[in-house]
Amino acid sequence: MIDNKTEETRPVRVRFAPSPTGPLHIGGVRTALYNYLFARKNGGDFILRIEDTDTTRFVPGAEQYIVDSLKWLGIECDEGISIGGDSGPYRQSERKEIYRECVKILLDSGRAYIAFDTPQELEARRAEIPNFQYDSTIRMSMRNSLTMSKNEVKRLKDSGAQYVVRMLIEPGCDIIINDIIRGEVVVNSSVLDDKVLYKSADDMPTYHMANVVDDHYMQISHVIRGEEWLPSTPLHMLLYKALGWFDTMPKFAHLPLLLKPEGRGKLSKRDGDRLGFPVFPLEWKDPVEGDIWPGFRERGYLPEALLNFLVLLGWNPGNDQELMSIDEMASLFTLEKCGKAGARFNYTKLDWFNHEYIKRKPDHEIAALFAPVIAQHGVDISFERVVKVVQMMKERVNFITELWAKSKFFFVPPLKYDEKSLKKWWKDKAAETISELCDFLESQNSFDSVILEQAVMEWIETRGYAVGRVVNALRVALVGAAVGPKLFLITEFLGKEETLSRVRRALSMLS
RNA sequence: GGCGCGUUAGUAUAUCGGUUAGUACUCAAGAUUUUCAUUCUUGCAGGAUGAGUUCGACUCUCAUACGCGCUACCA
Repeated sequence: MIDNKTEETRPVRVRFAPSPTGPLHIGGVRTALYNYLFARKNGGDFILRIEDTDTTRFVPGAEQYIVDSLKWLGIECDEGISIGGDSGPYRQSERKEIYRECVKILLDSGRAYIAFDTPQELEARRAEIPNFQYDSTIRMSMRNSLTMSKNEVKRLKDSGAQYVVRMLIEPGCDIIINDIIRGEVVVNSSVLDDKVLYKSADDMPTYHMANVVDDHYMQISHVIRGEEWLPSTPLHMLLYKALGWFDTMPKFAHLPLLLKPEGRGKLSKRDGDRLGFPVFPLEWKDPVEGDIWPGFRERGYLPEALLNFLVLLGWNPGNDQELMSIDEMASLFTLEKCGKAGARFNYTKLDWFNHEYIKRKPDHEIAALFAPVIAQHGVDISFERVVKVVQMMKERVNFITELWAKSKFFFVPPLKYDEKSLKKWWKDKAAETISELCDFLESQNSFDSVILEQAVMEWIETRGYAVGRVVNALRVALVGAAVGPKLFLITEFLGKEETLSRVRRALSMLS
């Protein structure tokens, strides 16, 4: 029996170790966030390592995408790819010598062995034996260094035959994982198979090998990763033991999975497609297929809102506080408060967070994000004017991307008028009234919202008109629909000339 | 099939054996806003099931059900 029930006293060092096989999944973002927060909370280091041991699944651009995503989100690394550090290299494909050495140690000590079985042979055995597993019960009937003579093994290797190195797992041993989140998990080594650790074909280790070796040499103190790794943790523990590193093995914390917003199963990129929502932080263009996957950033989500929403999926500060900055998260975060159950990715709640963050964000910062969009639509306008629009509109939108559609009337006159609004407010004597109002507006010198409002209200009163009728008819004429902020803020922004021009145009088009 | 993990309202969660089971989102109603949105108030709605331990269980134990993950020369 082995277990890892020891106190961790080393300095905190954690890592996020994605594979560059595509865009960074939102679940990966949460894992990165938790690692980052844990490091910040404990004054430790957060390391970004790239696990590119599977050469067949490498996708160009994926690594840069990961770096860009973390940067956009504000998750800063202390060490790793594109930053450097004392424990590099941080790309597994550049650490081959280290793995080779460790494989040799395992081989020499008899904790691992060489196997020549081809994929086809394994396939055949799987077909003939139900529940086939390459383990103690069948390894002696396979083509490996346990069943062949030394000379035969040497001959095969020298002749260039491809092989793999497998971990030799002793059956009948209880392995107890003391997981920070899940407590004690017991697995018997008899259910484990002799996992492949190294492939001669590409001179690369598999994930399990590289992962353990790197975590050791990078002095990782806590491995915080997704629940899908829980079943292979016993193997990892056995590896630490076989390499003589058991005493400094990191502590484990397995996070619950992120589930689909509806239905069953974990969140996949297909769900985003199906439900029309992004599952990736940034827009991603598949370099092979050419498909374009939407990103949260391009959809108008704020990184701080996304992070705030994400941190609460599987963790909570222990009270009712929901809105918190990344600094607050870092000071509040503990692995002990992480949940065990998978959490559904609920877009409605995310949208609410985004709305809250937009409301809180300073006008000029939103304006900086909005200004390029306005320019794209061919409108030339000063930054101060954009700030003014943002001030009036920001609490009325959930996304930055909604800003243009909901406030373009500030920049371009309405091309058409909303049917419903017309039906409700542009009826009876509306045209006649607005025509009179138009003359009155023309006589006004100041379009300051307070002054003009007062003047117009007095005008309405002396004429004995219904306030709503007049104000809303004017709104429809200026905006094109019965929506938008306070009317006199609009007339102030538009100014006398533009206001009159729009009123006249409405009069001519709607009479 | 085997092994493991999980299960509080529609969703995210609080509760470390004693509560009228709290909060937020969603939804509904009302108020405010002479538009729309915002905002405010109120409301709807929950411990998977069955045993056991206990004076007392959402909380501990076991079983069942359901869900999920892993079971590759992928991570």
